[in-house]
Amino acid sequence: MEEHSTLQEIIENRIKKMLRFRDRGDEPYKYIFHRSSTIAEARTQFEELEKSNPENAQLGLSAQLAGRIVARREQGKSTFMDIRDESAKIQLFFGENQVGADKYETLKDYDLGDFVGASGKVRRTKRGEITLFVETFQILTKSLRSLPEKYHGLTDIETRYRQRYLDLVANPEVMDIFRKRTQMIEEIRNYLKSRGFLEVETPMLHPIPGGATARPFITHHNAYDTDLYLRIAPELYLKKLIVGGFEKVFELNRCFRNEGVDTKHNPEFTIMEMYEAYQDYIGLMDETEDMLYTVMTKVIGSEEFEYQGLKISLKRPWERIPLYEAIRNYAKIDLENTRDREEAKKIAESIGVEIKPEMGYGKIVDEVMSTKVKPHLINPTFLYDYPVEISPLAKRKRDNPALTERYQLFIGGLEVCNAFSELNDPLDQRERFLEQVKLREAGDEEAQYLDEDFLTALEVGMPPTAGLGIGIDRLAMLCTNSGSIRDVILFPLLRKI
RNA sequence: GGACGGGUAGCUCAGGCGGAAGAGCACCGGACUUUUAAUCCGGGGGCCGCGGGUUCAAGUCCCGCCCCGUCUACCA
Repeated sequence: MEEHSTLQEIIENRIKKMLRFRDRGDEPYKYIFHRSSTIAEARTQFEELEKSNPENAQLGLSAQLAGRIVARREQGKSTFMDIRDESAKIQLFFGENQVGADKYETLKDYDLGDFVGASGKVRRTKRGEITLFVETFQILTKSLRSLPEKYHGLTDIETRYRQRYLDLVANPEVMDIFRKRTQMIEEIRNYLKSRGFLEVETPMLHPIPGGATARPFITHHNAYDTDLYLRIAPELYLKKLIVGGFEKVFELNRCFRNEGVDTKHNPEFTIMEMYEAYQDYIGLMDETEDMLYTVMTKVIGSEEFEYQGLKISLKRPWERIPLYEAIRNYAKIDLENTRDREEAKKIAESIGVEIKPEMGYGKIVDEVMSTKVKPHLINPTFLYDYPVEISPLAKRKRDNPALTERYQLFIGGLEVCNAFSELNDPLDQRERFLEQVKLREAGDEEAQYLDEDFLTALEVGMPPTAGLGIGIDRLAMLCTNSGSIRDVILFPLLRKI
Protein backbone atom coordinates (compact mmCIF):
# COMPACT_ATOMS: atom_id res chain seq x y z
CA MET A 1 0.00 0.00 0.00
CA GLU A 2 1.39 3.40 -0.88
CA GLU A 3 1.14 6.22 1.56
CA HIS A 4 -1.12 9.18 1.07
CA SER A 5 -1.83 12.62 2.30
CA THR A 6 -1.63 15.55 -0.04
CA LEU A 7 -5.05 16.65 -1.16
CA GLN A 8 -4.41 15.15 -4.59
CA GLU A 9 -3.39 11.83 -3.06
CA ILE A 10 -6.34 11.80 -0.70
CA ILE A 11 -8.68 12.27 -3.65
CA GLU A 12 -6.93 9.59 -5.70
CA ASN A 13 -7.12 7.19 -2.80
CA ARG A 14 -10.82 7.84 -2.35
CA ILE A 15 -11.44 7.36 -6.05
CA LYS A 16 -9.80 3.95 -5.74
CA LYS A 17 -12.15 3.09 -2.90
CA MET A 18 -15.09 4.36 -4.93
CA LEU A 19 -14.09 2.11 -7.83
CA ARG A 20 -13.84 -0.87 -5.50
CA PHE A 21 -17.46 -0.34 -4.53
CA ARG A 22 -18.36 -0.36 -8.18
CA ASP A 23 -16.31 -3.54 -8.76
CA ARG A 24 -18.27 -5.24 -6.00
CA GLY A 25 -21.52 -4.21 -7.69
CA ASP A 26 -22.34 -1.72 -4.96
CA GLU A 27 -22.87 1.44 -7.00
CA PRO A 28 -21.07 4.25 -5.08
CA TYR A 29 -23.56 6.90 -6.26
CA LYS A 30 -26.96 5.38 -5.57
CA TYR A 31 -30.18 6.56 -7.14
CA ILE A 32 -32.55 6.19 -4.22
CA PHE A 33 -32.71 4.94 -0.68
CA HIS A 34 -35.86 4.30 1.33
CA ARG A 35 -35.52 5.42 4.92
CA SER A 36 -37.95 4.12 7.49
CA SER A 37 -37.74 7.56 9.10
CA THR A 38 -35.40 10.41 9.83
CA ILE A 39 -32.81 9.91 12.52
CA ALA A 40 -34.61 12.26 14.89
CA GLU A 41 -37.87 10.35 14.41
CA ALA A 42 -36.15 7.03 15.02
CA ARG A 43 -34.61 8.34 18.24
CA THR A 44 -37.93 9.71 19.45
CA GLN A 45 -39.77 6.49 18.60
CA PHE A 46 -37.16 4.50 20.48
CA GLU A 47 -37.33 6.74 23.55
CA GLU A 48 -41.11 6.44 23.59
CA LEU A 49 -40.84 2.67 23.36
CA GLU A 50 -38.41 2.69 26.27
CA LYS A 51 -40.96 4.52 28.36
CA SER A 52 -43.97 2.45 27.39
CA ASN A 53 -42.34 -0.96 27.07
CA PRO A 54 -38.76 -1.20 28.38
CA GLU A 55 -38.47 -4.92 27.62
CA ASN A 56 -39.29 -4.48 23.96
CA ALA A 57 -36.92 -1.56 23.80
CA GLN A 58 -34.08 -3.83 24.86
CA LEU A 59 -34.82 -6.04 21.87
CA GLY A 60 -34.54 -3.02 19.66
CA LEU A 61 -36.65 -1.12 17.20
CA SER A 62 -36.25 -1.89 13.49
CA ALA A 63 -35.11 1.05 11.43
CA GLN A 64 -33.54 1.89 8.08
CA LEU A 65 -31.62 5.15 8.27
CA ALA A 66 -29.25 7.17 6.13
CA GLY A 67 -26.79 9.94 6.67
CA ARG A 68 -23.32 11.34 6.26
CA ILE A 69 -20.53 9.69 8.22
CA VAL A 70 -19.21 12.34 10.60
CA ALA A 71 -17.18 10.21 12.99
CA ARG A 72 -15.69 6.75 13.02
CA ARG A 73 -14.19 4.68 15.81
CA GLU A 74 -12.65 1.40 14.75
CA GLN A 75 -12.01 -1.39 17.13
CA GLY A 76 -10.80 -4.44 15.30
CA LYS A 77 -13.81 -6.63 14.65
CA SER A 78 -16.25 -3.90 15.62
CA THR A 79 -16.67 -0.39 14.34
CA PHE A 80 -18.72 2.59 15.51
CA MET A 81 -19.74 5.42 13.24
CA ASP A 82 -21.76 8.53 13.80
CA ILE A 83 -23.99 9.47 10.92
CA ARG A 84 -25.96 12.66 10.57
CA ASP A 85 -28.97 13.59 8.53
CA GLU A 86 -30.66 16.97 8.61
CA SER A 87 -32.63 16.06 11.69
CA ALA A 88 -30.05 14.55 14.05
CA LYS A 89 -27.07 12.27 14.62
CA ILE A 90 -27.06 8.62 15.54
CA GLN A 91 -24.35 6.09 16.30
CA LEU A 92 -24.05 2.99 14.13
CA PHE A 93 -22.55 -0.23 15.41
CA PHE A 94 -20.99 -2.68 12.97
CA GLY A 95 -19.90 -6.07 14.32
CA GLU A 96 -18.10 -8.58 12.15
CA ASN A 97 -20.36 -11.39 13.32
CA GLN A 98 -23.50 -9.33 12.76
CA VAL A 99 -22.83 -8.12 9.21
CA GLY A 100 -20.65 -10.96 7.96
CA ALA A 101 -16.88 -11.03 7.53
CA ASP A 102 -16.86 -10.14 3.82
CA LYS A 103 -19.21 -7.26 4.27
CA TYR A 104 -17.33 -6.09 7.34
CA GLU A 105 -14.18 -6.00 5.26
CA THR A 106 -15.77 -3.39 2.96
CA LEU A 107 -15.92 -0.92 5.86
CA LYS A 108 -12.33 -0.01 5.08
CA ASP A 109 -13.60 1.65 1.92
CA TYR A 110 -15.87 4.00 3.88
CA ASP A 111 -14.55 7.44 4.81
CA LEU A 112 -15.72 10.42 6.79
CA GLY A 113 -18.04 12.36 4.54
CA ASP A 114 -19.53 9.37 2.75
CA PHE A 115 -23.29 8.88 2.80
CA VAL A 116 -24.32 5.48 4.04
CA GLY A 117 -27.66 3.72 4.32
CA ALA A 118 -28.09 1.09 7.03
CA SER A 119 -30.80 -1.03 8.53
CA GLY A 120 -30.91 -2.88 11.79
CA LYS A 121 -32.22 -2.44 15.32
CA VAL A 122 -32.15 0.71 17.38
CA ARG A 123 -31.31 0.13 21.03
CA ARG A 124 -28.93 1.39 23.66
CA THR A 125 -25.31 0.35 24.11
CA LYS A 126 -24.04 -0.56 27.57
CA ARG A 127 -22.89 3.03 27.90
CA GLY A 128 -26.40 4.24 27.20
CA GLU A 129 -25.93 5.61 23.68
CA ILE A 130 -28.86 5.18 21.34
CA THR A 131 -27.36 3.16 18.50
CA LEU A 132 -28.41 1.49 15.28
CA PHE A 133 -27.02 -2.05 15.46
CA VAL A 134 -26.42 -2.56 11.78
CA GLU A 135 -27.51 -5.71 9.98
CA THR A 136 -27.17 -4.53 6.38
CA PHE A 137 -25.64 -1.41 4.92
CA GLN A 138 -24.65 0.14 1.61
CA ILE A 139 -22.76 3.10 0.28
CA LEU A 140 -25.09 5.87 -0.95
CA THR A 141 -22.54 8.47 -2.01
CA LYS A 142 -18.78 8.29 -1.96
CA SER A 143 -17.11 11.52 -0.87
CA LEU A 144 -13.81 12.37 -2.53
CA ARG A 145 -12.69 15.13 -0.20
CA SER A 146 -12.00 15.20 3.50
CA LEU A 147 -14.36 17.10 5.77
CA PRO A 148 -13.32 20.05 7.94
CA GLU A 149 -11.88 19.15 11.31
CA LYS A 150 -14.32 17.34 13.57
CA TYR A 151 -13.58 19.18 16.80
CA HIS A 152 -12.98 22.81 15.88
CA GLY A 153 -15.22 22.71 12.85
CA LEU A 154 -14.69 25.20 10.05
CA THR A 155 -13.83 28.66 11.34
CA ASP A 156 -12.16 30.35 8.40
CA ILE A 157 -14.74 32.99 7.62
CA GLU A 158 -13.82 33.26 3.97
CA THR A 159 -14.23 29.52 3.37
CA ARG A 160 -17.48 29.58 5.35
CA TYR A 161 -18.88 32.17 2.92
CA ARG A 162 -17.34 30.91 -0.30
CA GLN A 163 -18.13 27.25 0.41
CA ARG A 164 -21.23 27.59 2.51
CA TYR A 165 -21.94 23.88 2.09
CA LEU A 166 -18.80 23.14 4.09
CA ASP A 167 -19.93 25.62 6.72
CA LEU A 168 -23.27 23.81 6.95
CA VAL A 169 -21.61 20.40 7.14
CA ALA A 170 -19.10 21.44 9.78
CA ASN A 171 -21.33 23.81 11.74
CA PRO A 172 -24.88 22.46 11.61
CA GLU A 173 -26.06 25.20 13.98
CA VAL A 174 -25.65 27.57 11.01
CA MET A 175 -28.68 25.82 9.53
CA ASP A 176 -30.76 27.25 12.36
CA ILE A 177 -29.96 30.79 11.26
CA PHE A 178 -31.32 30.09 7.82
CA ARG A 179 -34.31 28.18 9.13
CA LYS A 180 -35.15 31.19 11.25
CA ARG A 181 -34.72 33.48 8.30
CA THR A 182 -37.16 31.40 6.28
CA GLN A 183 -39.59 31.18 9.19
CA MET A 184 -39.48 34.94 9.55
CA ILE A 185 -40.26 35.44 5.87
CA GLU A 186 -43.12 32.96 6.06
CA GLU A 187 -44.57 34.75 9.08
CA ILE A 188 -44.48 38.04 7.21
CA ARG A 189 -46.25 36.47 4.25
CA ASN A 190 -48.82 34.86 6.51
CA TYR A 191 -49.44 38.11 8.32
CA LEU A 192 -49.97 40.09 5.15
CA LYS A 193 -52.00 37.44 3.32
CA SER A 194 -54.31 37.00 6.30
CA ARG A 195 -55.00 40.72 6.14
CA GLY A 196 -55.92 40.72 2.49
CA PHE A 197 -52.64 41.73 0.90
CA LEU A 198 -51.89 40.24 -2.49
CA GLU A 199 -48.36 39.11 -3.17
CA VAL A 200 -47.21 40.18 -6.62
CA GLU A 201 -44.10 40.00 -8.77
CA THR A 202 -42.93 43.08 -10.60
CA PRO A 203 -39.95 43.37 -12.95
CA MET A 204 -36.39 43.04 -11.76
CA LEU A 205 -35.11 44.40 -15.06
CA HIS A 206 -35.95 48.10 -15.22
CA PRO A 207 -35.54 50.43 -18.20
CA ILE A 208 -35.12 53.27 -15.68
CA PRO A 209 -33.93 52.52 -12.16
CA GLY A 210 -36.26 54.07 -9.64
CA GLY A 211 -37.87 53.95 -6.23
CA ALA A 212 -34.75 54.63 -4.20
CA THR A 213 -31.61 56.71 -4.23
CA ALA A 214 -28.88 54.27 -5.14
CA ARG A 215 -26.55 53.33 -7.96
CA PRO A 216 -27.85 50.47 -10.10
CA PHE A 217 -26.24 47.51 -11.81
CA ILE A 218 -26.42 47.91 -15.58
CA THR A 219 -27.01 45.05 -17.98
CA HIS A 220 -27.83 44.74 -21.65
CA HIS A 221 -30.68 43.11 -23.49
CA ASN A 222 -29.46 41.86 -26.85
CA ALA A 223 -32.71 41.37 -28.75
CA TYR A 224 -33.91 44.91 -27.98
CA ASP A 225 -30.36 46.19 -28.02
CA THR A 226 -31.01 48.24 -24.94
CA ASP A 227 -29.48 48.77 -21.53
CA LEU A 228 -31.50 47.63 -18.55
CA TYR A 229 -30.98 48.06 -14.84
CA LEU A 230 -31.37 45.53 -12.06
CA ARG A 231 -34.00 47.03 -9.83
CA ILE A 232 -32.94 49.08 -6.83
CA ALA A 233 -36.53 48.97 -5.50
CA PRO A 234 -39.93 47.70 -6.65
CA GLU A 235 -41.66 50.87 -5.42
CA LEU A 236 -42.76 52.53 -8.63
CA TYR A 237 -44.22 49.36 -10.15
CA LEU A 238 -46.13 48.55 -6.98
CA LYS A 239 -47.64 52.02 -6.96
CA LYS A 240 -48.69 51.52 -10.56
CA LEU A 241 -50.67 48.53 -9.32
CA ILE A 242 -52.43 50.77 -6.79
CA VAL A 243 -53.23 53.10 -9.69
CA GLY A 244 -54.64 50.09 -11.51
CA GLY A 245 -57.04 49.35 -8.69
CA PHE A 246 -55.35 46.83 -6.43
CA GLU A 247 -55.69 48.14 -2.90
CA LYS A 248 -53.32 45.98 -0.87
CA VAL A 249 -50.22 44.55 -2.51
CA PHE A 250 -46.79 43.46 -1.42
CA GLU A 251 -43.65 42.05 -2.93
CA LEU A 252 -40.94 40.22 -1.03
CA ASN A 253 -37.88 39.61 -3.13
CA ARG A 254 -34.41 40.68 -4.17
CA CYS A 255 -33.11 44.14 -4.98
CA PHE A 256 -29.68 45.13 -6.22
CA ARG A 257 -27.60 48.16 -5.44
CA ASN A 258 -24.19 48.77 -6.91
CA GLU A 259 -22.63 50.11 -3.77
CA GLY A 260 -20.19 49.31 -1.04
CA VAL A 261 -20.17 46.11 0.96
CA ASP A 262 -20.04 46.10 4.74
CA THR A 263 -21.65 44.35 7.68
CA LYS A 264 -25.02 45.96 6.90
CA HIS A 265 -24.95 46.06 3.09
CA ASN A 266 -24.81 43.30 0.48
CA PRO A 267 -25.14 44.29 -3.20
CA GLU A 268 -28.11 41.96 -3.55
CA PHE A 269 -30.47 42.00 -0.64
CA THR A 270 -34.06 41.19 0.14
CA ILE A 271 -36.74 43.77 0.60
CA MET A 272 -40.42 43.57 1.44
CA GLU A 273 -42.49 46.44 0.14
CA MET A 274 -46.22 46.78 0.80
CA TYR A 275 -48.70 49.37 -0.35
CA GLU A 276 -52.12 50.03 1.09
CA ALA A 277 -54.70 52.31 -0.48
CA TYR A 278 -56.73 54.72 1.67
CA GLN A 279 -54.12 54.53 4.41
CA ASP A 280 -51.67 57.16 5.67
CA TYR A 281 -48.34 56.94 7.42
CA ILE A 282 -49.71 57.06 10.96
CA GLY A 283 -52.06 54.16 10.27
CA LEU A 284 -49.23 52.29 8.57
CA MET A 285 -47.00 52.89 11.58
CA ASP A 286 -49.59 51.07 13.70
CA GLU A 287 -49.61 48.20 11.23
CA THR A 288 -45.83 48.06 11.02
CA GLU A 289 -45.60 47.81 14.78
CA ASP A 290 -48.23 45.10 14.94
CA MET A 291 -46.72 43.08 12.10
CA LEU A 292 -43.12 43.21 13.31
CA TYR A 293 -44.13 42.59 16.90
CA THR A 294 -46.08 39.53 15.79
CA VAL A 295 -43.37 38.22 13.50
CA MET A 296 -40.37 38.88 15.72
CA THR A 297 -41.86 37.52 18.94
CA LYS A 298 -42.85 34.37 17.04
CA VAL A 299 -39.42 33.84 15.54
CA ILE A 300 -37.46 34.85 18.63
CA GLY A 301 -39.92 33.24 21.02
CA SER A 302 -39.91 36.15 23.43
CA GLU A 303 -40.53 39.88 23.83
CA GLU A 304 -36.99 40.39 25.09
CA PHE A 305 -33.86 39.42 23.22
CA GLU A 306 -30.21 40.18 22.96
CA TYR A 307 -28.57 41.59 19.88
CA GLN A 308 -24.77 41.83 19.78
CA GLY A 309 -24.63 42.59 23.49
CA LEU A 310 -27.63 44.94 23.46
CA LYS A 311 -30.71 44.08 25.45
CA ILE A 312 -33.76 44.81 23.34
CA SER A 313 -37.39 44.80 24.41
CA LEU A 314 -40.20 44.56 21.87
CA LYS A 315 -42.77 45.53 24.48
CA ARG A 316 -45.45 47.72 22.97
CA PRO A 317 -46.17 50.53 22.39
CA TRP A 318 -43.00 51.33 20.48
CA GLU A 319 -41.55 54.79 20.86
CA ARG A 320 -42.44 57.39 18.21
CA ILE A 321 -40.45 60.60 17.97
CA PRO A 322 -40.48 63.31 15.32
CA LEU A 323 -37.08 63.34 13.63
CA TYR A 324 -36.26 66.90 14.67
CA GLU A 325 -37.25 66.22 18.24
CA ALA A 326 -35.00 63.14 18.31
CA ILE A 327 -32.16 65.32 17.06
CA ARG A 328 -32.86 67.82 19.83
CA ASN A 329 -32.98 65.04 22.42
CA TYR A 330 -29.90 63.08 21.42
CA ALA A 331 -27.70 65.51 19.49
CA LYS A 332 -28.67 68.54 21.59
CA ILE A 333 -29.03 70.75 18.56
CA ASP A 334 -32.01 72.21 16.74
CA LEU A 335 -32.20 71.93 12.96
CA GLU A 336 -35.93 72.46 12.67
CA ASN A 337 -35.92 76.22 12.61
CA THR A 338 -33.60 76.61 9.69
CA ARG A 339 -33.79 75.58 6.07
CA ASP A 340 -30.52 77.21 5.24
CA ARG A 341 -27.76 74.81 4.25
CA GLU A 342 -24.91 76.95 5.58
CA GLU A 343 -26.59 77.50 8.91
CA ALA A 344 -27.45 73.82 9.26
CA LYS A 345 -23.84 72.96 8.40
CA LYS A 346 -22.55 75.28 11.17
CA ILE A 347 -24.93 73.80 13.71
CA ALA A 348 -24.03 70.23 12.75
CA GLU A 349 -20.31 70.95 12.82
CA SER A 350 -20.69 72.51 16.26
CA ILE A 351 -21.28 69.01 17.63
CA GLY A 352 -18.54 67.42 15.58
CA VAL A 353 -20.52 66.05 12.63
CA GLU A 354 -18.47 66.16 9.47
CA ILE A 355 -20.28 67.84 6.58
CA LYS A 356 -19.11 67.30 3.03
CA PRO A 357 -19.39 70.01 0.36
CA GLU A 358 -21.91 68.03 -1.71
CA MET A 359 -24.34 67.54 1.18
CA GLY A 360 -27.48 69.61 0.93
CA TYR A 361 -29.71 70.61 3.82
CA GLY A 362 -31.55 67.30 3.85
CA LYS A 363 -28.38 65.24 3.81
CA ILE A 364 -27.04 67.25 6.73
CA VAL A 365 -30.13 66.45 8.79
CA ASP A 366 -29.80 62.79 7.76
CA GLU A 367 -26.11 62.74 8.67
CA VAL A 368 -26.79 64.14 12.15
CA MET A 369 -29.51 61.55 12.63
CA SER A 370 -27.24 58.69 11.49
CA THR A 371 -24.26 59.58 13.62
CA LYS A 372 -25.83 61.12 16.73
CA VAL A 373 -29.32 59.65 17.01
CA LYS A 374 -29.40 56.21 15.38
CA PRO A 375 -26.88 54.58 17.75
CA HIS A 376 -29.23 55.35 20.66
CA LEU A 377 -32.27 53.71 19.09
CA ILE A 378 -31.98 50.26 20.66
CA ASN A 379 -35.57 49.40 21.50
CA PRO A 380 -37.85 49.75 18.48
CA THR A 381 -38.25 53.43 17.72
CA PHE A 382 -40.06 55.24 14.93
CA LEU A 383 -38.62 58.54 13.75
CA TYR A 384 -41.03 60.52 11.60
CA ASP A 385 -41.52 63.68 9.58
CA TYR A 386 -38.43 63.87 7.40
CA PRO A 387 -37.32 66.88 5.35
CA VAL A 388 -38.73 66.92 1.83
CA GLU A 389 -35.25 67.19 0.28
CA ILE A 390 -34.35 63.59 1.05
CA SER A 391 -37.79 62.11 0.47
CA PRO A 392 -38.61 62.57 -3.21
CA LEU A 393 -41.42 59.99 -3.32
CA ALA A 394 -43.13 60.92 -0.04
CA LYS A 395 -46.13 63.12 0.38
CA ARG A 396 -45.70 66.50 2.03
CA LYS A 397 -46.87 66.76 5.62
CA ARG A 398 -50.41 68.03 5.60
CA ASP A 399 -49.60 71.13 7.72
CA ASN A 400 -45.95 71.65 6.83
CA PRO A 401 -44.80 71.43 3.20
CA ALA A 402 -41.13 71.45 4.19
CA LEU A 403 -41.58 68.01 5.74
CA THR A 404 -42.89 64.72 4.45
CA GLU A 405 -45.14 62.17 6.06
CA ARG A 406 -42.34 59.65 6.29
CA TYR A 407 -41.03 57.41 9.02
CA GLN A 408 -38.22 55.01 9.62
CA LEU A 409 -38.05 52.26 12.22
CA PHE A 410 -34.84 51.50 14.09
CA ILE A 411 -34.11 48.45 16.22
CA GLY A 412 -30.77 47.74 17.83
CA GLY A 413 -29.37 50.79 16.02
CA LEU A 414 -30.25 49.21 12.67
CA GLU A 415 -32.57 50.87 10.22
CA VAL A 416 -35.13 48.23 9.34
CA CYS A 417 -38.06 50.13 7.77
CA ASN A 418 -38.69 53.12 5.60
CA ALA A 419 -42.27 54.21 4.90
CA PHE A 420 -44.46 57.09 3.96
CA SER A 421 -47.74 58.47 2.83
CA GLU A 422 -47.15 58.07 -0.89
CA LEU A 423 -46.88 61.18 -2.99
CA ASN A 424 -49.83 60.97 -5.39
CA ASP A 425 -49.89 64.55 -6.64
CA PRO A 426 -48.45 64.16 -10.16
CA LEU A 427 -47.40 67.79 -10.43
CA ASP A 428 -45.55 67.77 -7.12
CA GLN A 429 -43.97 64.43 -8.08
CA ARG A 430 -42.71 65.95 -11.32
CA GLU A 431 -41.14 68.83 -9.41
CA ARG A 432 -39.48 66.43 -7.02
CA PHE A 433 -38.07 64.42 -9.92
CA LEU A 434 -36.78 67.62 -11.47
CA GLU A 435 -34.99 68.43 -8.22
CA GLN A 436 -33.39 64.98 -8.41
CA VAL A 437 -32.38 65.56 -12.01
CA LYS A 438 -30.63 68.76 -10.92
CA LEU A 439 -28.74 66.84 -8.28
CA ARG A 440 -27.79 64.21 -10.81
CA GLU A 441 -26.54 66.84 -13.22
CA ALA A 442 -24.51 68.29 -10.35
CA GLY A 443 -22.77 64.91 -10.06
CA ASP A 444 -24.88 62.99 -7.53
CA GLU A 445 -24.87 59.50 -9.03
CA GLU A 446 -27.44 58.26 -6.57
CA ALA A 447 -30.03 60.90 -7.46
CA GLN A 448 -33.21 59.57 -9.00
CA TYR A 449 -34.23 59.66 -12.64
CA LEU A 450 -37.32 61.34 -14.00
CA ASP A 451 -39.71 58.53 -14.86
CA GLU A 452 -42.39 59.67 -17.32
CA ASP A 453 -44.18 56.32 -17.21
CA PHE A 454 -44.61 56.66 -13.51
CA LEU A 455 -45.81 60.26 -13.79
CA THR A 456 -48.35 59.18 -16.40
CA ALA A 457 -49.66 56.61 -13.95
CA LEU A 458 -49.99 59.22 -11.21
CA GLU A 459 -51.81 61.48 -13.66
CA VAL A 460 -54.34 58.72 -14.17
CA GLY A 461 -54.79 58.85 -10.42
CA MET A 462 -53.51 56.98 -7.40
CA PRO A 463 -55.78 56.95 -4.36
CA PRO A 464 -54.38 58.05 -1.01
CA THR A 465 -51.85 55.33 -0.21
CA ALA A 466 -49.26 54.47 2.37
CA GLY A 467 -46.26 52.30 1.57
CA LEU A 468 -43.65 50.47 3.61
CA GLY A 469 -40.30 48.89 2.87
CA ILE A 470 -38.58 46.45 5.23
CA GLY A 471 -34.99 45.32 5.01
CA ILE A 472 -35.47 41.58 5.39
CA ASP A 473 -31.79 40.80 5.85
CA ARG A 474 -31.45 43.27 8.69
CA LEU A 475 -34.54 41.91 10.33
CA ALA A 476 -33.01 38.45 10.02
CA MET A 477 -29.82 39.75 11.62
CA LEU A 478 -31.85 40.92 14.59
CA CYS A 479 -33.82 37.68 14.87
CA THR A 480 -30.65 35.55 14.77
CA ASN A 481 -28.27 37.83 16.68
CA SER A 482 -25.99 38.04 13.64
CA GLY A 483 -23.45 40.83 13.52
CA SER A 484 -23.02 40.77 9.76
CA ILE A 485 -25.50 40.70 6.90
CA ARG A 486 -23.32 37.97 5.38
CA ASP A 487 -24.23 35.67 8.21
CA VAL A 488 -27.88 35.72 7.12
CA ILE A 489 -27.26 35.43 3.36
CA LEU A 490 -26.47 31.88 2.24
CA PHE A 491 -24.04 32.88 -0.47
CA PRO A 492 -22.91 36.46 0.13
CA LEU A 493 -21.09 38.28 -2.65
CA LEU A 494 -17.32 37.99 -2.41
CA ARG A 495 -14.69 39.10 -4.81
CA LYS A 496 -13.95 36.63 -7.58
CA ILE A 497 -10.70 34.79 -7.03
C1' G B 1 -10.86 54.62 -0.83
C1' G B 2 -8.11 54.77 4.30
C1' A B 3 -6.36 52.41 9.07
C1' C B 4 -5.56 48.01 11.67
C1' G B 5 -5.46 42.57 11.87
C1' G B 6 -5.04 38.02 9.14
C1' G B 7 -3.45 34.37 4.82
C1' U B 8 1.85 28.32 7.21
C1' A B 9 -0.43 20.51 5.72
C1' G B 10 -7.34 18.76 3.68
C1' C B 11 -9.08 21.30 8.75
C1' U B 12 -7.71 24.01 13.57
C1' C B 13 -3.42 26.49 14.83
C1' A B 14 2.03 27.25 16.71
C1' G B 15 6.65 29.28 14.70
C1' G B 16 7.73 35.63 13.81
C1' C B 17 14.75 37.09 17.61
C1' G B 18 16.89 35.52 9.80
C1' G B 19 20.31 29.74 10.68
C1' A B 20 17.44 22.10 8.64
C1' A B 21 9.06 23.91 8.47
C1' G B 22 6.02 21.98 13.64
C1' A B 23 1.55 20.01 16.71
C1' G B 24 -3.50 18.09 17.05
C1' C B 25 -7.37 16.29 13.96
C1' A B 26 -7.82 14.05 9.12
C1' C B 27 -4.97 10.49 5.87
C1' C B 28 -1.85 5.63 5.05
C1' G B 29 -0.01 0.79 7.52
C1' G B 30 -0.52 -2.28 12.03
C1' A B 31 -3.12 -3.94 17.05
C1' C B 32 -7.91 -4.11 19.31
C1' U B 33 -15.75 -6.81 19.40
C1' U B 34 -18.97 -1.49 23.37
C1' U B 35 -16.41 3.10 21.40
C1' U B 36 -18.32 8.12 21.42
C1' A B 37 -12.67 14.38 20.63
C1' A B 38 -11.71 5.99 21.45
C1' U B 39 -6.74 4.23 22.62
C1' C B 40 -1.76 2.28 21.36
C1' C B 41 2.52 1.56 17.66
C1' G B 42 4.56 3.15 12.97
C1' G B 43 4.40 6.42 8.46
C1' G B 44 3.64 10.04 4.73
C1' G B 45 2.04 14.88 3.71
C1' G B 46 4.05 22.08 2.64
C1' C B 47 4.69 27.17 -3.94
C1' C B 48 4.74 29.21 4.51
C1' G B 49 -1.18 33.99 -0.49
C1' C B 50 1.65 35.90 -5.23
C1' G B 51 5.92 38.69 -7.29
C1' G B 52 10.32 41.33 -6.54
C1' G B 53 14.43 42.93 -3.20
C1' U B 54 18.23 42.76 0.96
C1' U B 55 21.40 38.65 2.79
C1' C B 56 26.24 33.55 2.80
C1' A B 57 21.12 32.28 4.37
C1' A B 58 14.08 34.74 4.24
C1' G B 59 7.90 31.60 6.61
C1' U B 60 10.55 35.45 9.52
C1' C B 61 13.31 41.84 7.24
C1' C B 62 11.98 45.59 2.98
C1' C B 63 8.79 47.00 -1.47
C1' G B 64 4.58 45.98 -4.63
C1' C B 65 0.21 43.17 -5.56
C1' C B 66 -4.04 39.63 -4.46
C1' C B 67 -7.78 37.73 -1.04
C1' C B 68 -10.48 37.88 3.83
C1' G B 69 -12.10 40.32 8.42
C1' U B 70 -13.07 44.67 11.65
C1' C B 71 -13.45 49.80 11.93
C1' U B 72 -13.95 54.04 8.95
C1' A B 73 -15.52 56.50 4.39
C1' C B 74 -19.24 56.20 0.56
C1' C B 75 -24.18 54.43 0.65
C1' A B 76 -30.21 53.04 2.62
